[in-house]
Amino acid sequence: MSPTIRDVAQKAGVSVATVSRVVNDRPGYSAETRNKVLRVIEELGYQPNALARGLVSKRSRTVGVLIPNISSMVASEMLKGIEDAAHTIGQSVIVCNTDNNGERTLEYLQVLKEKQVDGIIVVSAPITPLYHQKFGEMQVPVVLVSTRYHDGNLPFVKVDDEKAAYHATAYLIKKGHEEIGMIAGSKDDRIAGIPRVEGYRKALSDHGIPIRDQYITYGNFGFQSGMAGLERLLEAAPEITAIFCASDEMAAGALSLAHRRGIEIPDRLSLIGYDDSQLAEMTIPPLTTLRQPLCQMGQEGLTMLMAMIEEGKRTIHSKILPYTIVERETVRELR
Amino acid sequence: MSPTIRDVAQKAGVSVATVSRVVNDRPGYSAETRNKVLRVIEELGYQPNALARGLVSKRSRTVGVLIPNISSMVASEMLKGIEDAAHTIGQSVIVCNTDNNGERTLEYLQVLKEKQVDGIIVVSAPITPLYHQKFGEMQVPVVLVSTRYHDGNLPFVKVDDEKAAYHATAYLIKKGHEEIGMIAGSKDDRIAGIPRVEGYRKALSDHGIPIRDQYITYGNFGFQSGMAGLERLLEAAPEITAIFCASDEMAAGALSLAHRRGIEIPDRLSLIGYDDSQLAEMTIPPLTTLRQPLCQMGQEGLTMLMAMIEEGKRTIHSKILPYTIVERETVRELR
DNA sequence: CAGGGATACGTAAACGTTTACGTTAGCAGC
DNA sequence: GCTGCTAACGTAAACGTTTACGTATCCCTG
Repeated sequence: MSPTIRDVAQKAGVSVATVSRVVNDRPGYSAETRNKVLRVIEELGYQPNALARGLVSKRSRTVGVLIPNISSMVASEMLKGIEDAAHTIGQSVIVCNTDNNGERTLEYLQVLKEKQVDGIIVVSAPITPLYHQKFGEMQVPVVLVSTRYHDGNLPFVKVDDEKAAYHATAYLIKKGHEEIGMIAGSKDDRIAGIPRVEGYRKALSDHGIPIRDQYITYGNFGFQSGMAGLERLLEAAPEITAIFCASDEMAAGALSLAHRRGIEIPDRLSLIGYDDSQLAEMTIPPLTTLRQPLCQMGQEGLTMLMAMIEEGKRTIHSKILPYTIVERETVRELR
Repeated sequence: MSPTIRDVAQKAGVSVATVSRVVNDRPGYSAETRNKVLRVIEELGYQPNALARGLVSKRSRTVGVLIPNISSMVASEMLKGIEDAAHTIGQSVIVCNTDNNGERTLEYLQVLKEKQVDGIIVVSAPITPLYHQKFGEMQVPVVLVSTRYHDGNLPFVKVDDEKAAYHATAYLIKKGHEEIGMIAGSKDDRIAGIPRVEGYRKALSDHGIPIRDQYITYGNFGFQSGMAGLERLLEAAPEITAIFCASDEMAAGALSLAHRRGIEIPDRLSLIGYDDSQLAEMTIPPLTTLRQPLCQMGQEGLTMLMAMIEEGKRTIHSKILPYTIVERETVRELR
């Protein structure tokens, strides 16, 4: 068996309280005993038992992260940011791949409660009232990353999707495009779906460009749906000269289909993506895209969570992070 | 405060032992009391405290996963497999992004020990003797996924890299190629580097094709290094008609550079990748590649770990999983 | 009807910490 | 020399479980 605090105390000739004090460096011992205890700890290779610690201190030094798909390029980047920030302040993270499954999410919530996590971060998944209620019952701080909850207040960190989408299509307009299509995300996604087409619409109308319904098509943010989206757009509106894609993956799909159809990018068709995931620099040609600071979003999320935990607050100010456009080679200037 | 087992016991008019028995359904109570207890649990919304449970049962129902980079496409796929298998048997997973940093890895090992994890999986990272020693001291089951330890025995699950690489280049040969280059991984990587070039070499010599050093170049499995690799190969051996890339990402890099240089794939140059990560179907053209069952590797890894935990064994038989070649569009048949 | 063996519980110790509280010794101040 | 204060500890309760052990009841058997 591993040595316990009692073993250390006995061997050092002090009480367990004293050992605890030096381990947590809390005052109440002389330099001499401190050294003695430290030496014994070294000798025995003593490591405190986090379960026992957590039991009495009511702090497990662990947070839970709910995430729809760990292996998604964009989600995993945020997870990385969370993990990184967590590590630097000595917290561990339990990952929960919800698969966008409500039942599974509820199971995870239960597990996280039982494991006494100090807080929960949910990444890029829609929040239902049921979850919200559970959060309340659990009495545990929650922060949302790349998502938000409209019917109540849960602190979140994200970029302003509508503004970002506005900016992306305005960029296309500035480059001289007027026949601008959009391959949007899910039609009923209130986070990354609707706001982005809203931004697109507003940019067009602000610049006096008519909005045509047949210029917009919907996908599910995935590669295949990007291919299908371009296919539909080509059919419905061949006059389009540029497309705003609501995700890099869909843009990559569009790129693939364009290649298959012999459509040259950016010469005949310009494309701008969204996210700036790893994929963006790997496409042919490299994808111009609207960058979300994914990793940073994760870090900020964890930082906010810790602030809530330390201050014992049920909420905290949300954070809107800045986006940028990274220009690569898929949009061409129309003269 | 959340209700404890004592609250339940009191309200149900039984002892804590009985409540514990019904919660863990262990024999020793009548159907009647069982119902009464269950009802009270429901009423109070009682959830057992996993810390207290773990403290006495010596099982935290949590495993740790050490992984060099969570956001890597191939690693995250394996992580997903692990998480999935873990969830189905009620284990949680703590992720540790080591960044391939030795010091950081050691820190994580310490944390995992303190958190009393039931086991550890290390994914796709080289194992040093120091780690091996730590594992021994920690007295905790360990399994390796997509890596192995040559100087001692730690159970692992992976594909046979050398055989797979052999197969991939033999595939190229079967397609009529003879001038076959390789963009390899790191020169000093004993897991995914050296074996794959060994397989490549053996395939060539088995088929009576001379091995030329200038046909092999080394990268780091990343996109950029794939570009650079092809650039060097083009310079050193322009007569090459096919290339075996030790990762999909490097293949994608090669694809990009080829496009930039006006080299048509697969018409003038065939390419085969390794991994079959998400990327493979997103390239232009879609990448023919050697598929590793990444997700399954993670699942098997966790299953093996649990077997060790349950049987209290320090080791177990390793597993070699089958690969397959998935044919897409980057290899052309030479007549 | 004595004896034995289930069955259905309850009691209390144990897990490894933290921490409130008590105790002792030393010393300053008067 | 007494009071009071502080530093440096030690004692023991508490955290929420599991589980070994004890006990009372009931029933069966001969």
